[in-house]
Order: sequence, then C-alpha cells, then structure tokens
Amino acid sequence: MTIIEAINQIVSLTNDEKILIENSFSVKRLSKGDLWIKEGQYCNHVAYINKGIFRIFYKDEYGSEISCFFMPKHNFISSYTSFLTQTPTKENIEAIDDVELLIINRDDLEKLSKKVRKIETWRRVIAENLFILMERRIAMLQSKTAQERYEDMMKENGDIILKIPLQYIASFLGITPQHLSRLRKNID
Amino acid sequence: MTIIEAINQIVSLTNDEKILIENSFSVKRLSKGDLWIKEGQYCNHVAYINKGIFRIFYKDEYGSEISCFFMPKHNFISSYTSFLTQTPTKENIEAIDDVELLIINRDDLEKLSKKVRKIETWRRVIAENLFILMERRIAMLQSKTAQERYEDMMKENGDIILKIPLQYIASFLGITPQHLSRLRKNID
DNA sequence: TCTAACACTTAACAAATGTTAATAAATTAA
DNA sequence: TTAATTTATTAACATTTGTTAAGTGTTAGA
Repeated sequence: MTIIEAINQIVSLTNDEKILIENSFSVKRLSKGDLWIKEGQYCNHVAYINKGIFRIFYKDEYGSEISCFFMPKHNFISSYTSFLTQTPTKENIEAIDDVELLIINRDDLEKLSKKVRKIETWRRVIAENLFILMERRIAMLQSKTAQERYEDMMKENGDIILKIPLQYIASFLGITPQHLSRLRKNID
Repeated sequence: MTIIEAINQIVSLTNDEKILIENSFSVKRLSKGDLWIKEGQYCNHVAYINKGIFRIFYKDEYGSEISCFFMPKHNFISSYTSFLTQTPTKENIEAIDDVELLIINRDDLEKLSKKVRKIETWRRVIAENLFILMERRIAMLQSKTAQERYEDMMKENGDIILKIPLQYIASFLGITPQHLSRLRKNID
C-alpha cells in the first residue's frame, strides 16, 4: 500500500491532490538498529513507513529501555507529543529492520494542509486512531494478565510479532524476557 | 478557580471573550452516585467541573467495572473518543461526590470556536495534555509495581485519593481491593 | 433503631511474575 | 570461517499479586 492509497482510504483524493501530496514527502532509508529520532531532539517530522518495522522506546530512571509501541509498514509514525507541542522528545524511534520512510516536516505539512484541506481531516483521524490505540493499551495493561496481553498481541499483530526480538516484546507487555519465554513455552 | 480563570491560564482572554465563553456554558448538578454519561450514549458535551469528583469507568467482558480516570474539580471532562468521533461511548462518567458542572454541547462549542478563535488553541492544549496524561499512565502500568503506582498516585493526587472509595482506586491501579488494603497497611 | 446491604480489612493459601544463574542458540565482528 | 558477543531458554527459588473466605466496620432504608 502506497502512502497515497493509505491517505485515500481515509479521505478520498483527486489526482491533483495525490500529486501535491506525493511531492511533499521525501524518501529516507535507515539500516537495522539506526535511530530515526533520538531522545532530547525536537521531532519536527511525520513519516509514512514504506518498508520495515519501527520500535518506539524511552529510558526509565535506571537507564533501561522501555518499549512503548511497534509500528510496521504502511502506518504513519512520529514522536507525537514532541511534534505537537514542539518540545524535546523523551522517545527514541529505532529501525528494527532495514526501513524506508517517506518524511515530511512541520512547515511542509502546514503548507500541504492549506493547499489540500482534506489533509486536516486526515490528520484528525490519525490523531483519533492513536488516541483509541492508547485507550486500548491502558485497558489491557490495567485488567489483563501477561498471558492474555500476549495472546491479544498475537491476534492483532501476529504478522510482525515474530520479527521483533523477544526482549522488546516483553518490555512492551510489561514483563521480563524470562517470563515471556516461559509463557511462549506454555502456549505452543 | 472559575472556568474563565482556567481557560485564561492557557490562552489569555479579553473581557468580551470572557463574557461570550461564560454565556455558552450552562450549569448542571448531579448527586453522588449519578451517572452523567452512560455507556451506549453519544457524548455530545464537554464540561468544566466546578465542584466534586468524577470517575470514568467501563465494564469488562465479565461485567466488572474498570475505573479509567478520576477527575477532580477545576478540570474539563468528557468521553473524548465519543465526542470526537461521534460514536457511542463505552464509558460511564459517574459523580463520586455531589457535583456541579458547566456544560457545553458540540454545536455551541463550534459556534464559540468561530467567535473566539483562541478557543481552538485551548482545545488543542486540552487534547495534548490528555495525550500526555495517557502516555504517563501507560508508562506507569507497564513498568512499575503496584506499590510504586500507588505511591506515585499519592504524590500526584494526594488531595483526592482519600475521597475516592478504595475499590475504585484498586481498579484504577490494576489490582484487587484486598491487595490495595494490604499495600496501605505496609506503607502507613 | 434495627437490619440488610455494602465496603474494608485480614489471613491462609494459590497463582503469576520477578530474580538469579547457568546453558544453549543466534548473531556479529574479526 | 571462528571467536566474541548478544539474545533466548530453562530451572530453582523469591516476591508480588490474586483468590477465597471470614470477620469488622459503615451506610442506607424499613
């Protein structure tokens, strides 16, 4: 799915609009392990993932990495709080695979939004979806056991779960790698 | 703190704007235990809490109540996903105390936003703050023990924690009432 | 006021999860 | 490729948290 198809699913676009959008984004490639965004930076970009998987993580008070989200291809990614509030981010965004991004910076996104008003609607929908995702994540952490959380994750992200190192998934679920290893043994 | 003072803290207002805003909201009073919003309803209002404390909760697959958030006076409250996406809410919003609200419906909020453009900024800031709150909540549930979560809650919400029934706090923290009772004994 | 319903506490035990440490497997670098 | 490093698995044990059940307030109506 191209970026145009992804946006077109939410707000249907004319050919002219498609061209305007396409020209506003530029390609960026990263290798496995590279950080696209580092903590302390201002995140002034939003990106569409053409290829690969990203991990968003932050460091806790002991310096351990806590994985917040995984984003596979055909989704949009950013350090949203930083992008929206124009403050330094606490998050790191790391390429788990070799990845290909289509990026746009804040100014160009504003210009594009003025030229193509539908982009405003699309931005709102992206924000709303993220909001709903966070609500579901809170509900899950609050009221399900580790095994249920893992099984739910399997159902919803079965396609990418095998490509993500176990330790990252464990951190995402809020458990130790050893415990996740144990759960996997019991489930299979 | 009045609603005008609360908004004025975020976007400074002229006297005319203050009057326009004040006239757009209307008073609603509820008694302890009343539901302002019930699951299944469309939430078409946003409210400022003049007095009292609210609890937002939903029901899990077994019908148990899971408490998501507590909102004390001098904050704004809504079932945001429902309000934003105009879909039926899964949440219930309950008065823990006798409460007094200042409410505005979607249409009037849109009209007000057009008359007082700063209200757009205020709406954005409210959404951003909620977003940050949710991020912190995820981090807490993901990487802290129940005792740490309780102690953090004491630090940040010490003023209201004593007014909220223990069972609701336990559910909010993702633990059983018995376990919270045990933690309290150990801490004091 | 008395009683019934509900909320909170406590304790014993069970289940889930963390910790430590050792080993095996996989990946990376020379 | 081999050696070094990282990652994953396994097991024994410790700690945290859930479950059940009983007892003790507390509150709200009859």
